[in-house]
Amino acid sequence: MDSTTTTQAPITTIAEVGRHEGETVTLRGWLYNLRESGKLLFPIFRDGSGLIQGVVAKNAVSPEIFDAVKGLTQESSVIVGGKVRADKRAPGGYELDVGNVQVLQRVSEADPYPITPKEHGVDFLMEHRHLWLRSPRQAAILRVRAEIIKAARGFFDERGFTLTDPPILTPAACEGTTTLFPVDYFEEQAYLTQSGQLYIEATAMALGKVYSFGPTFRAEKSKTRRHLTEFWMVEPEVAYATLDDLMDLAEGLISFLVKRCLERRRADLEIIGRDVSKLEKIAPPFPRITYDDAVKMLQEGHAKGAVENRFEWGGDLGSPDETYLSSQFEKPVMVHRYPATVKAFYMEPDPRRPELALCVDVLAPEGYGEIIGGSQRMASYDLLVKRIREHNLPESAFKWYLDLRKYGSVPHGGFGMGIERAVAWICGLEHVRETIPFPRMLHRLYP
RNA sequence: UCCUCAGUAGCUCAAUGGCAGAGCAUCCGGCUGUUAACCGGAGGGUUGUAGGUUCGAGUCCUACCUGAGGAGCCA
Repeated sequence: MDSTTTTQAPITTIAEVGRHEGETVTLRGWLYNLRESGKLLFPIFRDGSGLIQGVVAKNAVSPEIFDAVKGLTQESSVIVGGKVRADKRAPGGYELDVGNVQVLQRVSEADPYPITPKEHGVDFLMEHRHLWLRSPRQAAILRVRAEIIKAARGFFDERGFTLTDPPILTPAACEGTTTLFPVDYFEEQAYLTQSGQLYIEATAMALGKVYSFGPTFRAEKSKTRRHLTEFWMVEPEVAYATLDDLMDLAEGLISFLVKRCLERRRADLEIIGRDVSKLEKIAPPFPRITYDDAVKMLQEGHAKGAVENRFEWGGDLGSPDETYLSSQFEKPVMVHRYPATVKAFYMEPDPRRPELALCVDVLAPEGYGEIIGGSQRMASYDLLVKRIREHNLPESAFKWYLDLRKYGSVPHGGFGMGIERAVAWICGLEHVRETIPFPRMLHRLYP
């Protein structure tokens, strides 16, 4: 017998235990909790796929087995053999009549597992993030995150997009240096990327339809439930795309992600406590409003007392403004054509009203705010040079970027979707810190 | 960077300026269907740090440290 089995019984997982009703199986995992009632023990096991309660009756097992379970400590690693039995009292529908237990490593009671099945504060949990991940809710969130990432990649792969990875180390600031993490690159100043967009504009000119999926770094001292200093973005970029094409693409992507999660991760959404009826409404078409419309809505909201400050045309939408706008719809709302002055230098002006940029922000419902930001990119060489100078950006660093407008420039555009914000919305979480295994935030670099 | 709030047992929290406590966790004992099990008992404290006011400070004052929520900025 090797070290990973204790019986001849087939190894299975808690998630698949239903296929083995009435059979004896082997489960490999950890002790989640233990309840005792004299000569009856109720150990709850977890194995990463779910939870199952075991039953150990003193008169049904050897004294060695009974005593091994009786004193067992939380999160001790165990290999358990037992018979699967359907039971209406069990939350998962099945229980395990334990016949055999092998303890791989017993957690010392002198230094017990710190996270008990009781309440804990955020700071304590974040300090123990490496262990917090073992709790059923956190594991469920990570499974939803993985599903969203898989679905996003599948969405683009099946539509003829090519994955092109932009660099993470970049030579110069794209949009100003204040938000970048500096890195020493062989005694030269480099920065961690804050967006792969400029680079995938180049790959889009080579391959037509491309996307990137990777980490992004922002050194902003933001301290809110929507911000991480290190987060993941999926960014499509499409040659010959117009703003309307981009809105169609964003709408299709978001709808697909939600549908996939409802199809494949419904049980996890229920563990998390998500009201899935709100997600079931997410399907095209999404409402599309102009920035002008948004300003009107915000001013009406202010008149009704629902928005604190009166919003004036020309400013960027603040977080409370986005929350109000998104709360007016049951689906994500796409706000397009902002004033060019509040947006990035590379956005294409609206030919009918050059003071506007051909851009779109997608605001998730239920107050989640912006999850996508995108635009049609500036195609004219001369105008782009003018904008770079107006923004006091180092022209030499953008020489390669300007080349894209010199050699066969075409209308094109793309957008970026923040994975963590999308996960937070789909899971209905209070804070993005739970959407990534090890969040990096202003005051959090450990563990 | 600014605004607000909070730091008391391993954890979650009480304590009118007057003896520093409870639940959970840990240890000991009890219980054959428990569901954050329950019942009885035990151990566990430099009240974030440094000053100050006071007969007396966990409590009031000042500074600092740490964290949380929000603003700005963004995805």
